[in-house]
Amino acid sequence: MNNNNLYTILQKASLEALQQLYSTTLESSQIIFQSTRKEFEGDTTLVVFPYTKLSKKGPEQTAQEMGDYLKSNCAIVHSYNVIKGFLNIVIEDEFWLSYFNNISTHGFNLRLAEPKTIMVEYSSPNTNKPLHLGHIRNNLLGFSVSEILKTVGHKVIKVNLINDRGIHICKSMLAWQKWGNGETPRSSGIKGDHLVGKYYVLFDKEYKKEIEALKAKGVSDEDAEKQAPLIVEAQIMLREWEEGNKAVVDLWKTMNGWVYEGFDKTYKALGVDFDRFYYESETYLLGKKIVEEGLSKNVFYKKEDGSVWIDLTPHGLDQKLLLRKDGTSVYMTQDLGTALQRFKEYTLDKSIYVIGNEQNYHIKVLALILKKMGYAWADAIYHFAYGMVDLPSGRMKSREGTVVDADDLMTEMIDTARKISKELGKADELSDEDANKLFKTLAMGALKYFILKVDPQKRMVFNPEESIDFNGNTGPFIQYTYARVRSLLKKAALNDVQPNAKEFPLQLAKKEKELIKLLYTYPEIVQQAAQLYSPALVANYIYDLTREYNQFYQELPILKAESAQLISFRLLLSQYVSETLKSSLKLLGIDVPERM
RNA sequence: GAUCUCGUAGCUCAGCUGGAUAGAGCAACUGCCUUCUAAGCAGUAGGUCAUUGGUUCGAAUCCAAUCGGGAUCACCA
Repeated sequence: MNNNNLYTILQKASLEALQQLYSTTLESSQIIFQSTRKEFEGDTTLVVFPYTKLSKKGPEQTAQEMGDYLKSNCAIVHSYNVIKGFLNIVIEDEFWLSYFNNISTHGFNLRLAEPKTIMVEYSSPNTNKPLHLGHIRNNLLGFSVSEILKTVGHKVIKVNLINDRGIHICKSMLAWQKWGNGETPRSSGIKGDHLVGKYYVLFDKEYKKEIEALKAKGVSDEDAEKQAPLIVEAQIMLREWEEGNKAVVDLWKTMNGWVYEGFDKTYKALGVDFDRFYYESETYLLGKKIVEEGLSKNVFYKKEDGSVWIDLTPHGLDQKLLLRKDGTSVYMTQDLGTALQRFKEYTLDKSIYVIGNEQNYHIKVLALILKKMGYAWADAIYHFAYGMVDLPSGRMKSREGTVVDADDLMTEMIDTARKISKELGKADELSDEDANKLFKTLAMGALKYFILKVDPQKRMVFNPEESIDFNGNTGPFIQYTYARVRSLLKKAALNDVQPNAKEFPLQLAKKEKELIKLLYTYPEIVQQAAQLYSPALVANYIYDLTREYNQFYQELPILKAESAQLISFRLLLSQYVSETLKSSLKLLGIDVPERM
């Protein structure tokens, strides 16, 4: 950060100490401070075990000597204590107060030195069924990571790659054509994406029947799956689509239109947005061109039946299909095309794919193929692989009807928020409009926090039986804390009491200091979250800050503190906490209520 | 079969670039609203950090093996 950073100052002084006391020179990276455990006195701790070899003395004595040196030679060190090999350092209150004062004049500096241009692809739905809880995790992570990257100064382009073509899309189209009787979202009152999803499920059901019928006639499992009339028809439809058959293309446009209308509503409810949409129907041809190019460069090869492959066995991987024998494109073909498209349009330092870790292999192969094709930008591709959302019984399975639908879940969350708020009498004085807005804010806060507080890389479990909590380590707990501060500040303003940055207490109470220390680490946390692509780090920080503030609120009087000076100081501290809560929650896409 | 991943309290998760007696929340039990919003605060109870070995002054954290869960390796996406 800068020379005034606490750790930079302490590192420098510690290096001096080692030099003066033991005539040894170390790198500053070898001096690492950690936070002092709660049960000991101190603001930061230096573990001196690594230096005992240099001092040729025991850990206690080494710590003692270094503590002495720091106390007499480093102005911000107030005192120290030694427990075994741990040197606990107490920093002067003046340091914290001067930092506190700095917030009012300069605010928080979250920006990194080198801004980059970063594309974040997330959401990326198929247009054959509605979004479910897995997509929610994807959308929230993609959105939040984008916001975090933006806030540290990067230029971020949020993109959504719509998988709008392929055999799976033809399945729902075919089923609608056969059994739909012209049903539309308008005629049925069913949301567009759900309506199309209904026919996708219907296809699967009828297809299964056909397979069973064939098997009953003695056809093998494998052959039955290939010979069932429905799948054959779907394949014909896919070929017709790629050939541009007008009737098929018209139907495709109509049904996709319904899906987009539905998705728009879901995205709006989730509060996510995009700067640019890519459609695979527009990029798969580019993918086919890459395949041709790869053939001419001899990176790919053609089998006798006409299908195109790449041999990745020298890299410890398998052979991979790039084009079917009938010339239609597969998943990989499309992804090659969209990757190229992006780098044609933008100069990117990084291209992040927010995609589940079940596709680790696929993305690895994708990047490798592009690299072998000689595209230098292949190295800029980063797979942000997140874990699946499981049910207590295991994986969500659409065929078994265990999928948690995104729209349903959000509706249920809002109902829960309404119920709890009414029980607590929180909505009594609100207009219907304000109350509904509050329920939505709380519901989405609960849902988003629940998802984002978990380390993205890990799989997580969602239990539909127990709805998401509103107490404890939850979104509403944090929102409540925010609302309580806002209420304090409003009350103060009514009594003409102002938060004041001019006058400070001479000595900080423990809880006051803990809060300032937490505020001090905020920029560091956000930057780390940007580096590691981890909204969970921000969420965990928010929780710590909230808990600490609630303890402060409970232990110390604010509006009834003993002096006017103390009142305005604690009010200002409260205000900074609330501002930090608001802006950090924004990084998670969570809104705050002014009262609740 | 091969590769990758995970295993921390009854449940859901932190902690993992090695450091002090492993932390929260939920669930259970006990206190605190004539005082700034009790969606809060304080407390009790709950652990062989899957197991075994190794590296180290020091391992939940790093390495190896084993056991157990999950994923991937499709002319599906």
